[in-house]
Amino acid sequence: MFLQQKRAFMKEYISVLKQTRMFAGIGEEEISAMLSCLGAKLCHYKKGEYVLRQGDRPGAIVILVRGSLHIQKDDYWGNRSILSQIAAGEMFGEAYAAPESGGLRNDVVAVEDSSAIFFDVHRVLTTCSSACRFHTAVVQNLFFSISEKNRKLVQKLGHMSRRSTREKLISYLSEEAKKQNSPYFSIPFNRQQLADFLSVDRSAMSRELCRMREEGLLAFEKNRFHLLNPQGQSGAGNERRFSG
Amino acid sequence: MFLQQKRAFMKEYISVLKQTRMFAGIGEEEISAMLSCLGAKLCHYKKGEYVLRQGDRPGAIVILVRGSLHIQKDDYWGNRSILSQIAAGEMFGEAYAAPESGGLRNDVVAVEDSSAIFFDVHRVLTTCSSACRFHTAVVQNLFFSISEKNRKLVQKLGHMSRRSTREKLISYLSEEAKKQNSPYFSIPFNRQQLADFLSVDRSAMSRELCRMREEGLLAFEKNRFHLLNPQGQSGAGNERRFSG
DNA sequence: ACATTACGGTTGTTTTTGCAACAGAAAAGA
DNA sequence: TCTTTTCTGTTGCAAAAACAACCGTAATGT
Repeated sequence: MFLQQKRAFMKEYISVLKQTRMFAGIGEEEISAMLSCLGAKLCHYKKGEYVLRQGDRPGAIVILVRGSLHIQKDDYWGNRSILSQIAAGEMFGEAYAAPESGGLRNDVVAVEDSSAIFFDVHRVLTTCSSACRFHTAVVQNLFFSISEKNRKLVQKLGHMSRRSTREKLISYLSEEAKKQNSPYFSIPFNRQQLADFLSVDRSAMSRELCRMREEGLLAFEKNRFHLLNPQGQSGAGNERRFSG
Repeated sequence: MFLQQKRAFMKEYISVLKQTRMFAGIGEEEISAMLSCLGAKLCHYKKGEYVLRQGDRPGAIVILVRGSLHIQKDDYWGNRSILSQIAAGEMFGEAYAAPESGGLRNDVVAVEDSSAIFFDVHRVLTTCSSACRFHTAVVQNLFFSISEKNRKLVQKLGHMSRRSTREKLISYLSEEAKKQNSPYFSIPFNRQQLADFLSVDRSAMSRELCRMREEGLLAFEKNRFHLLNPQGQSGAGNERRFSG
């Protein structure tokens, strides 16, 4: 009865699960049927409550289905910093799935009243016989999801490991041009967001961008950029690349 | 015959595979038996040859079994930078396993004559009926391996996203203290390596470390560090924390 | 239409960093 | 033991970045 109740409660959130990368391509019916197979447990948290603490070994992949969380960290002298915000539909904890990971190094705290579903790592990764046909799909999705995250992290690290603001900008903008397959592209940030993303000061970045424009390296307007060939085979760099 | 030959050639490298995280806990016999199930293909490269090019979608997880590779990237203006070196026994390509990953954003080049085994992503992630009992273990290993990578990336990013050298040091050293569960710990880097890891100049970092020592924040000798409580409840900071 | 806010650029000042070169101590090698 | 190399700290200087404050314009709201 208790179990039935829990499953019944979880039904409330299956529509959220359906939207996640982990359950991409799987219908609500199937998700519902898989929950027990994946060892799903629904937990509720009041605002301010700890979802996970430093040192915990949840052994679980967690999807937030209601509310929002902060992943935060305190340094040795007690200065707290918020590493990221988790919104409903997002996954966390998967980086600490490995038994050798040695426990969480962050705290996870509910910013508002929240609910999360914990999936047992072992049961997720050990595909059961044939009871749930979609288990394999979940494993694939999960793998793709985490590898996707990985890719983004490596890329960002590539930008951030550059010494100067200019080099960071070049690294980021080159990447973006490649991704959009054109020297003319738009970015998903405004100036402040881009500065935050690259961990530099906005005004210093703005100064550097303008310097690069003066040198004929690129042109931009708002969030649209144009990388130029500075050898300047055409004009001497005085032509207007954007005219409003 | 050709297939048999290929498998026979692969046998040469099974001892290498056995050492990898992907095949941890699996015997050479089993690995050998699984190769076809995982769609393994052995490829050889001459020094300087491209293993993968920007834009490729290998759809494979690759393990280097002989030689070494460079993962490198050229920016829009053609400046090349080497992102990492791959040694025998290491895995790559797994971050581009997802179909939506949009193709490799780097080049992979053989630094010396090399051999790599390609495992088909789809066949790895789709566990076959019961033909190979260890398939599930491989999937788990793979997942743990990538999640471990992920964890390290996030941590490093946490350090690197700090604005000043001091903050980077504080972030890194705090982390290390937590990991070793003591304010007194050693780090796996010498000064130059630490500077490279944090992407800062060695001499500037050295200067900052000494400044922090003067301020009573920490003590160190060689690669051993001691984080101190700067409120200074004991001495005024003049006591020798290390005495040779 | 007007006030308010968000955004991007500009500028001056201070601080930090990178760079380069050097020096002493420790480690490694002959 | 003596030499050579590696590692770390030090310093001066030039370049770069952070910081803070301000401005004009565009977007938004009333």
